[in-house]
Amino acid sequence: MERYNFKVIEKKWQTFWEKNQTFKSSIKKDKKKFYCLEMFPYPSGKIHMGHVRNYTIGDVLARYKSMQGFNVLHPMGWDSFGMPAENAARQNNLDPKTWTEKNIKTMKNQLKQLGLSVDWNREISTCSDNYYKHQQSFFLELMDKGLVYRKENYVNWDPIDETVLANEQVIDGKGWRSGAVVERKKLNQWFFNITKFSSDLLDGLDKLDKWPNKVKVMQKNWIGKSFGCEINFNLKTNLPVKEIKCFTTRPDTLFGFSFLALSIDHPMSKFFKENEEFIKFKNECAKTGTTEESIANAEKIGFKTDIKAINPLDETKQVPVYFANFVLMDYGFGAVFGCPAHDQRDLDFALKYNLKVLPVVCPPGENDNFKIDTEAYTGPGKIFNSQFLDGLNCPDESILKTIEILEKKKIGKRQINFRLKDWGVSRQRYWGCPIPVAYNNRGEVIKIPKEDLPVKLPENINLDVKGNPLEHQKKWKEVTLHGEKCIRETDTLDTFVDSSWYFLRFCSTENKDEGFNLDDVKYWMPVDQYIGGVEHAILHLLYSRFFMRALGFEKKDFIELEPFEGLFTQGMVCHETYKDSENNWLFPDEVESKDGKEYFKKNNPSAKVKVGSSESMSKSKKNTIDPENIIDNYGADAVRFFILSDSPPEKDIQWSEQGMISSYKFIQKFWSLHKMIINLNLKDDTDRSQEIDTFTNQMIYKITKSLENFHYNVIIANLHEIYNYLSKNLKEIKNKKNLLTNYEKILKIISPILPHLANECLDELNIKERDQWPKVNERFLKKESFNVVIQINGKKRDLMNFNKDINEKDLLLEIKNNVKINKFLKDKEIKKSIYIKNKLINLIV
RNA sequence: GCGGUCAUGCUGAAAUUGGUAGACAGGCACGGUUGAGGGCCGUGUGGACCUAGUCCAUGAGAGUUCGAGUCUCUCUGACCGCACCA
Repeated sequence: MERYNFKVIEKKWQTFWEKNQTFKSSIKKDKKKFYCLEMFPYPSGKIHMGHVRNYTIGDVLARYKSMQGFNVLHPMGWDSFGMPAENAARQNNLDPKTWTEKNIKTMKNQLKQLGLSVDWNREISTCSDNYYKHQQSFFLELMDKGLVYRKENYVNWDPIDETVLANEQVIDGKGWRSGAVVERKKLNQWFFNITKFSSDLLDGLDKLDKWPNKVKVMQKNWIGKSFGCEINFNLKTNLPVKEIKCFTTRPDTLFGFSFLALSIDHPMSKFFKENEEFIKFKNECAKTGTTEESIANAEKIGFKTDIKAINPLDETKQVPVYFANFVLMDYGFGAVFGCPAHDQRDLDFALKYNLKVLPVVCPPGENDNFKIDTEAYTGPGKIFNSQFLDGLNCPDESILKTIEILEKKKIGKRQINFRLKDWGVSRQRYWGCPIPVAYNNRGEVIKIPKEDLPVKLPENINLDVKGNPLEHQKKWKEVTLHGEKCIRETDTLDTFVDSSWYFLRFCSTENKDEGFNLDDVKYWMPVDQYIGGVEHAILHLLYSRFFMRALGFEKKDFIELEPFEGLFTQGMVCHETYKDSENNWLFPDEVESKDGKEYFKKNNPSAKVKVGSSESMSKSKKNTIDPENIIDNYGADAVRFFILSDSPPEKDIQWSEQGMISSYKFIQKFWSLHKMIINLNLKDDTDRSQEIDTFTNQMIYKITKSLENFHYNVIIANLHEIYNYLSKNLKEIKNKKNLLTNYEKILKIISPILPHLANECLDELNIKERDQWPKVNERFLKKESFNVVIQINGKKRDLMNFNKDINEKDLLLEIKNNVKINKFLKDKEIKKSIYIKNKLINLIV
């Protein structure tokens, strides 16, 4: 039997697609479009299994939609700016550009070997000046709209990478790349005013009904809307400041006010900067670890000032003002009013410093003697101990009523606060998009004129310097603008800016003058299905949503502001981990096992290997499988088949050599079956049985449905069923024409998953129209008889075959003749029967 | 601490969305083919018992229903996200 030579056949079809420009996309106004996009890769060197999974999922969808008659846009590009290139270049003494371009070449080749239906004519790379010149132009546009600003700010400083990190890039107090403990530093930074759209970004989530709920919840929490009010507290002090503003969600507990706490960075702190005790306190605060968790769990400590704050609702009451380590400067006003009875954090603080704890919310079932011990009460109740607020229902009535009173007295006003902070986009790095501004000798910001764009990165520069290498480019920095000598901005843009609009660029890659043209994006956008890892749930996806709003801001004629209509987040690819006796990680191919129980180092049966838990593939744990080797050994179709099998795409998948081999075997088995089918010596005009038509149409129905819901693992099971059915029933099939008609449809429905194999088989059948999705013929789905479940008191007792739509009376008569059922019925009276046509009858006795 | 998701054989998982639980695969066992191994083919594989059959089984417990893996509540456990957010 001839083996399936995947090396020859896969190459053949990949060449065919390329030659015929099969996946080239263009606007066709008469056709419905489908924009299928997978998160573009960072060109780190080689593709990994995560890419294989991501792009296979997307490719199956793109091929299916295209066969369904959609005009599909399925592009690919490279997120090619960023620190790894700079680090690698420094290590190997070469140019980041060279390194990056080499990686892109390798990875593009690898992706092509997967047989992806990508329109490579639209390939983009964010580090190319063809791309980033438009980004610079957008930056200036946003500046004109007042959505970009510069301010001095505390930043997360990564001492190893010597760069600023966004909050999101700080994980457990450490830099996401370097792992170094992050420090605080004050720097002049460029910001995007994302908070201008806080409310809109939040509201927009409701419309995204094709997004996973998980992602929407994460974004919602990240934006962090809370309703409350700001309150002015008058101070009793000799200092020149007589008033402090606080934000609170619980103004109704104002009578329980027993201290006011300020952030150590609060403007008030300038009056204490000479105070030795205060300096000591500040140092004490700095000692608690920097990880989020240790900060959150750190003991609450405070520095008592001699300032007093006056309760705005009862001016006879004064409380002390503290600086405290738990107050954040960048939320609210950097000041909180403390009500220990109804906030656990305030209570901890009050107990430590012996402050008054006065309950003002009385829980249901308690009376005026209600006291707080060591647990704050945050539940509902009635307001008491609060003069004119007494008796209000808490929280619904009390909060609104109190705000009303505060507003009337002009002490405060209702306010909505967001947790979201503006997006700091400055990076002190070389390998990024230059920010298109300069400074004159008075330090004023001068925009680079549009006609001078792009501001190109200098190439082949010395990277072996401390800090930002661009700082050392004296010649590059000098520029004359409006007749004045200026110095260029040396900060580059966060790479998340690059990926915030690339999906727009894909619509108009030919346009040299603008980032996109409106007609193109009006046709292609929004992305119908976006597919990628859940790790981008907040950053990239939120920034992209912001960028659309920023671009459309103050524009009359723009497109729908949500960039991604559908979102799918796929799971990770996992593998067991291995360690030798010295606890060094080992690659899977350094390990072998005879019995699957005990593992040894390869060719060294005395060196035992410890098998660890299965974890997401990562270089550091060496539990990686190189896709290139796998494709080389088993072929692209087998890899596609395996990566989709077993686990649903949204869940983690376990890599297994065993599973990979059996996928490979499936391809081989299918090929032998194919050869048998085409060589069958049968007549065309005899014995046409409808059984195979029914089977085929059921499969078309099932697979179409599963494709719509990303139930790709179920489709793989269906493919097994198809093979099993055909190989078992081939002998009984007598009519060749009928067989081939059905077989052709089967090949078409498997082609999104196994494109090379299916196309080759179809080609051998001499079928030239291979890109039409077969329609379900309802006629063959209609069954003449059904197996009806017979239940007695809700328990299944038998299955009986009845004609379609048999009425209940006739059915009951038939049941009476069933010995098995009669045994249960005996002489009992049937009290009630529930009959679901063609499905089930339940008899209650 | 707050928020979310999930829990089904030895394993990965199906289940037409309230109607036959365990599709399909992996693993394992036995048999066949083979000089042997691998490969290939076949059979079996949730548990218990009085084994032609019956009963019990979807983390635990309750509830709604003629009927619950699926809906509701309580609990337990696992995973993920956020984390002093006033």
